[in-house]
Amino acid sequence: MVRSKGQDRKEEILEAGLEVFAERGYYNTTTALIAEKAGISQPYVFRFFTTKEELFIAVLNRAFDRILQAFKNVESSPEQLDNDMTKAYEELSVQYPNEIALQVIGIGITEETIRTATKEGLSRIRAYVLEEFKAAGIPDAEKNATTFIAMGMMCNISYFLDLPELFAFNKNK
Amino acid sequence: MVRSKGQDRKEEILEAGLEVFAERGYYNTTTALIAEKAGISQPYVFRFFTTKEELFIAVLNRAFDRILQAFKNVESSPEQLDNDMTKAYEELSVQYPNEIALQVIGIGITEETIRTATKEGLSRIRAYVLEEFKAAGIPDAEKNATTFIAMGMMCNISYFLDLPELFAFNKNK
DNA sequence: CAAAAGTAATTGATTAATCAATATCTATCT
DNA sequence: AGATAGATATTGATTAATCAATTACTTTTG
Repeated sequence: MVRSKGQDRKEEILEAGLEVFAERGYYNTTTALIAEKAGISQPYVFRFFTTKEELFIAVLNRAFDRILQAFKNVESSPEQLDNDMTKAYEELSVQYPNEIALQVIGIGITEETIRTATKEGLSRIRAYVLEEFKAAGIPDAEKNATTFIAMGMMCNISYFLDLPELFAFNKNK
Repeated sequence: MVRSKGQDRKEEILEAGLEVFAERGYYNTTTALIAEKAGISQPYVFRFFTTKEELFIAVLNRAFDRILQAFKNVESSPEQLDNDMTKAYEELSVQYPNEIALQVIGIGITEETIRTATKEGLSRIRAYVLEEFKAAGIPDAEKNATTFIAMGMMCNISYFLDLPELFAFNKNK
């Protein structure tokens, strides 16, 4: 088996960071905890990321990338698009729970660089959804995209807080 | 002018806390900053609240109370209810920007006691909205309440992040 | 003067980030 | 193959700052 070096190690730190940040939030996550999960020493984290903040942003961007990719993987007919995308959103918390958690966590962080990254990530997702809705000829695409994103975020928050009543669509299931 | 004592001082700390927490988030707010804004010394805060966490929860609960009260103040006919409530929600970020900010901030905090308070606050709001919708005979009250809350939260997040495009209903205004 | 209101000074814990050192490879030369 | 050297990977020890919370003291007021 190929042993990990350089870039691989960086990947490991990013994955470990995703898990720990998702569970404990930004401020309650220490670089030591991430290092431990990655199986390396705490100072070594700083060989790959100059600050904890920079590491978090890298992790957050990956999370947004993955979520967006999940949407892009939805193959659907124009008539079914809204339905299929909604389904994809609801499945996210199963397939990418940590990425969803990170997205929610990012919203509440006041550090300016992190806030900027969060805004960009959310913008990207909204832009993609809107574009798809328009391409599918969905009427009132703007309004529908807004509703779609609103439902998605509420679904995420409901999952993250473990407050199922907030998102009460699985009622009839 | 009547000088503040006891309970008044506590109120001052709660108000100062609201402002500072809303601007800086939970973790970046120090008890010293709150004390400064309240015009007292840092240790004196602990005469009124045994921990910073307890103080935050008190501030958060007040914020939820005020938001709920704003809804309760909406006088409306059954036919107009959804419309009027939506309007009330949109006005919240003007009347109660700090309370809204706090609500958003609360979502991302992992401390268990704070998370519990956040969940309870959101539950209270949802329960009230649902009850009102039902009382007004709005069909599909559950579903409508969910949509209503989702839109409201998105509106809040959009305001808190200063990302207006997210909530694109004021487009035609 | 005694209680209430308040503060200055300090502590103890935490933790991001730095630094200096060591271990582990990889390649080259003999 | 075995010695040698340079680079790359990795760590232990430490630091410097921050901050919630405590303690012991002072001021105000009725």
